[in-house]
Amino acid sequence: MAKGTRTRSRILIAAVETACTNGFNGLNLQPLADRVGLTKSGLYAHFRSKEALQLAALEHAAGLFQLSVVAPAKTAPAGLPRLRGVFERWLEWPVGAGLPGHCPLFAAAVEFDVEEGPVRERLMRLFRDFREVLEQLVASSVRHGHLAPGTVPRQLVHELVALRYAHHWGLDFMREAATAERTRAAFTALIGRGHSIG
Amino acid sequence: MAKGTRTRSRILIAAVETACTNGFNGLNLQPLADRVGLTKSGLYAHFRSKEALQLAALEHAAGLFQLSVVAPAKTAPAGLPRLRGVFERWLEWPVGAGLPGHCPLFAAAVEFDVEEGPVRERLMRLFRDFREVLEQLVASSVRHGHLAPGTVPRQLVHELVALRYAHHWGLDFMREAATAERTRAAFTALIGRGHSIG
DNA sequence: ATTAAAAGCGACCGGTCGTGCTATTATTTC
DNA sequence: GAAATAATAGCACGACCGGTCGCTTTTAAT
Repeated sequence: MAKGTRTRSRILIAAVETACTNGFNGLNLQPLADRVGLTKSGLYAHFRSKEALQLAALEHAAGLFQLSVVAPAKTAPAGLPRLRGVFERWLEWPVGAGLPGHCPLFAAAVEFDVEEGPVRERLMRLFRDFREVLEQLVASSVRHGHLAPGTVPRQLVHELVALRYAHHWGLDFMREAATAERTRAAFTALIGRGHSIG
Repeated sequence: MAKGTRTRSRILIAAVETACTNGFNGLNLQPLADRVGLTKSGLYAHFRSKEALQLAALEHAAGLFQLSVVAPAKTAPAGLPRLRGVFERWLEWPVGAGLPGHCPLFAAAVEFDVEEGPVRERLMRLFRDFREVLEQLVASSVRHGHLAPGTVPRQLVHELVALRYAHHWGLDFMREAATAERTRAAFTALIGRGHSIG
């Protein structure tokens, strides 16, 4: 039982790439099967439903995210440098992970705004977990004296999420190259001011 | 030629409401026809293609947006109060306009990230126009001494867009009621600091 | 080498999609 | 009230959707 796992992996890679451009609801079986050189039913045998495929693809994307955004943070010194590193990699992780198009997770967040189900649930937990990571990085930065004491992590993280969203919008939808520097300028300004409100 | 215009209007209202929950690509003819009490082909006669329907719905949504976000600004005093009013109404305009679900324009921005065509083009122009409005409000606020001199309008507006996006995410996807106060706290902090960078 | 299971193929299901066409009904105009 | 025109219904099309079936080939364990 080795080949099955291998093709399954190939499917998941193609699925995440597809989700980057077409979304998770655009994860249609026929085109995806063509991409990996399978028949629709051959592909379908690996996942017993489209939802299962979406979930598996989401899980795979989450793994990539963890690998290319969170994991490398260990190398940077604790506190603000580490936070900055995570934020920086977060900004460009689709490129860094070799993914085409935009961030699949943000796209999915819009797709599943109203649609209920396990995919939405899983996605929400992913976001919550990453937000937790960010909040702890902020708290650590405060402890190291890199951020103003009295900073409310959740509030600052809310604004970091905001910046990431605007980055997504500016780069992927508006297609303005100047977006990157604006986002970075905003980040610099953000960590430079106090965060006792909230 | 009065009835045709009337039903066309009914269709557009239903279309925008549908787009709020299903997106502009989810603007399918059959369900929409059922909603307004028409046959699919009866509805189709009003718009000669789905794309035309999408465009008309987008235009109608833009009208609603203008009406419930930008237009009421005239009443507030020029400068920061007016900017604050627009931002505030922007935050909750889908509710204010009686629309169900989330902001249709933001949802569309993700749908048409990768999809080319006139709908995307029109949407991008809408965003650009509104950003222009925001930038002029910022510039006006600077002239009135309500914002630090040296503020770069485009930079501040980028951050306002960021806040609106995070607001969308927090309220509609994460479904956290606390989002509103975080967004407002961020706005307050934002206009309280200088914006000479960028 | 034999064999049982895993893996993939091809045809097909009911359903919905957007899009045409032709009739028929309502409405307006003269 | 008749003629002209607008509005809608009815029907059918080809394409695609997710999903199921039985069958054949390939793989891996014995």
